Amino acid sequence: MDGQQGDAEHEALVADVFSAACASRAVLDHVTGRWGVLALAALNDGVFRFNALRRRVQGVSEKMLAQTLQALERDGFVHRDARPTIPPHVEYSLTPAGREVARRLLALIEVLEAGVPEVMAAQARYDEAKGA
Amino acid sequence: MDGQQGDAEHEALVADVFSAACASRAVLDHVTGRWGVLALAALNDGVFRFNALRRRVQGVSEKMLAQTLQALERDGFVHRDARPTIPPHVEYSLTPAGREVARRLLALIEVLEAGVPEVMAAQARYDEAKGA
DNA sequence: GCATGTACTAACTTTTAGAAAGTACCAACT
DNA sequence: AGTTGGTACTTTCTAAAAGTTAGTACATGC
Repeated sequence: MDGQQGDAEHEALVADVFSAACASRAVLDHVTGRWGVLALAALNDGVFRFNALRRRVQGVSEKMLAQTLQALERDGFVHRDARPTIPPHVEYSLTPAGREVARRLLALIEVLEAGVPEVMAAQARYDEAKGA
Repeated sequence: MDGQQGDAEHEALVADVFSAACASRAVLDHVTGRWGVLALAALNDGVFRFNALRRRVQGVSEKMLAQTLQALERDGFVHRDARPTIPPHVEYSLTPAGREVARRLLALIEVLEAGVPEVMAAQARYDEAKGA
């Protein structure tokens, strides 16, 4: 009883993130990857064009944003609407599945943002204990 | 009205993950990092020793697990209880803050695991459209 | 008395992320 | 008429992160 007591919740699942080879692991990596989280969170606020999204998600490079969006589009979380005009006009938005995921992500982000002061305090305590 | 419509939810927040320099960005990286997610999710099921956790989170290296746990402990999400015995006996568990975060993480993981078949289908569609 | 297990750390290699420049095309300004 | 700027990327190169392997300091079981 000192290890896992919540196995009842796991045995019903076909997909298991804890096994390295499972497809869900790759999906989790895309969604919770450094830029995946922020792209999905940003897109939850509406439809964005590539460079608008890049301005919103501060610090992301063009390469990583393109790569991230491609992975999320392939997974079916993001919809890419490209008008074949010149100059190119591309609009990114969430699919229903993407919206579902983004909701959970935002719930997480909210508790993390609210908890920042506590985290900073914990870090100070940790560093002091180590440094002393 | 084609951009952000949800600003009312943002303006009340002191911390903002979308700004690159914000401390919340670092916390988000620890929590949603490849191994951070899995470590927190695993620890939600109970108390684990280092190698037990390593067996649970398949694919993680000793180095990365140690590094991840240190970051999460510093942020105040994980509690490390080391008994000064030989051989060493160290128990890892979630703090109240960590439990709060793990709950949101598990909610996310559940929808992702449930959505794996849909994602696989979306990927197949995407690859066929590109390959053709 | 030698392998095994504990919880790591350190050195080294491979993979990935990031920075900068290139691409193709047109519109507007000079 | 030529330069600049803007769009959405891709490509190349380098810096940073992750992964691999070996080592530490003991103790217990065989």
